[in-house]
Amino acid sequence: QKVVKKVTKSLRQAKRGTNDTRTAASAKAYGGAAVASPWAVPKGGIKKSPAWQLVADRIGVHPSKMPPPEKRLGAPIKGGYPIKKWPANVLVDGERVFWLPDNFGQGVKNTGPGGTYIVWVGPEGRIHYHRHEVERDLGRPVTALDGINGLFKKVQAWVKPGADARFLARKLSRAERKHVPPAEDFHFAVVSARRADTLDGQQGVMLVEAQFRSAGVRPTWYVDAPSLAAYRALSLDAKVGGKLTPARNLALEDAAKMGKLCVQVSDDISLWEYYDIPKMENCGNDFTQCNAAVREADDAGQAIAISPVGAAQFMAAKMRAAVEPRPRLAGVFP
DNA sequence: AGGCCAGAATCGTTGGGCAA
DNA sequence: TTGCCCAACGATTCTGGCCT
Repeated sequence: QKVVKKVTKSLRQAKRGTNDTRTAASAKAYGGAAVASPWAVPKGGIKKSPAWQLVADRIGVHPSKMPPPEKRLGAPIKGGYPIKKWPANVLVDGERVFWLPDNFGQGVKNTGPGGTYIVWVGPEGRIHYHRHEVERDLGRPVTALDGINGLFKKVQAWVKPGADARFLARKLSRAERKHVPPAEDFHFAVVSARRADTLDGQQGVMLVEAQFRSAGVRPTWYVDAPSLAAYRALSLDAKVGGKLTPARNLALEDAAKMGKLCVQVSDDISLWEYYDIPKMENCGNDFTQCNAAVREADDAGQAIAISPVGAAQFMAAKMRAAVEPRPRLAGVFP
């Protein structure tokens, strides 16, 4: 839970940074200028500047342990203005808003009075202070599809490559491991409705898609008919599923036709995580025990971030390795 | 002590407005 | 036009009092 919160927070934080309020006195102490150009190196050097501090904070490292700019999430992903040519007062950010196109970079700039400001660096090196300016530069409105590669990077920072394999090796018995189905044995279905129309809704949808794609699979989106075009515009593999229950049934039928295991997931999951905790009996409506156990596991480093594919493989292996009567349905705690 | 709740405080986002 | 701040608002987190 803690980590999930961290993830959502970091998603939301992608554009945070402007509200570093300072008193007039500290502004004077810092340098005093009302405005600072992107090229003006702040007094005391860039490494002592508020922007440097903010970027380090956002990455979660000590300011002296700053990763190189090209390794930070704000760096242009493909094409874009070379980081070497970025203005001296604009640092590559450790975050990236979810709609930022690959050839844009996200930076943190020191303001004259000693604050910080999030800016976006266009492919020609132009500095933008607002989303609509990015859109003008781009010549069209952005969607969450523009930021999908940035989202991949973010997901991969949480679920490291090979995480699933290590997880299955560690947490399944030898007998159970024999029953781990390959990814293509699953039919992954996401039941969703009316989430692709607004930029806000798109964020969650694309995060779920990114989790799957990072694991090398593409889920099928079962959506409401009026939204079909909007989901497809996000490059999602979408079909009309109708209301919740018909959509769930359709997904089951589709999976059965293909002879695959059906996996259904919600459309707003930020992270799949396995907590290694003792089996709980009679939790009933009182979740205190469970929450305490989860906290303990988290603190002990026994909270394992995995992909939805890894989660499905784990459950399938557990079910198939069980003695008769074997379970036919498994799920994760939401 | 720990849980729960509500109100307070803080955080995060957005876009307008204004000064240089 | 560029650079900066801020109001406004919704969301989240904190806090303190009350209850078990």
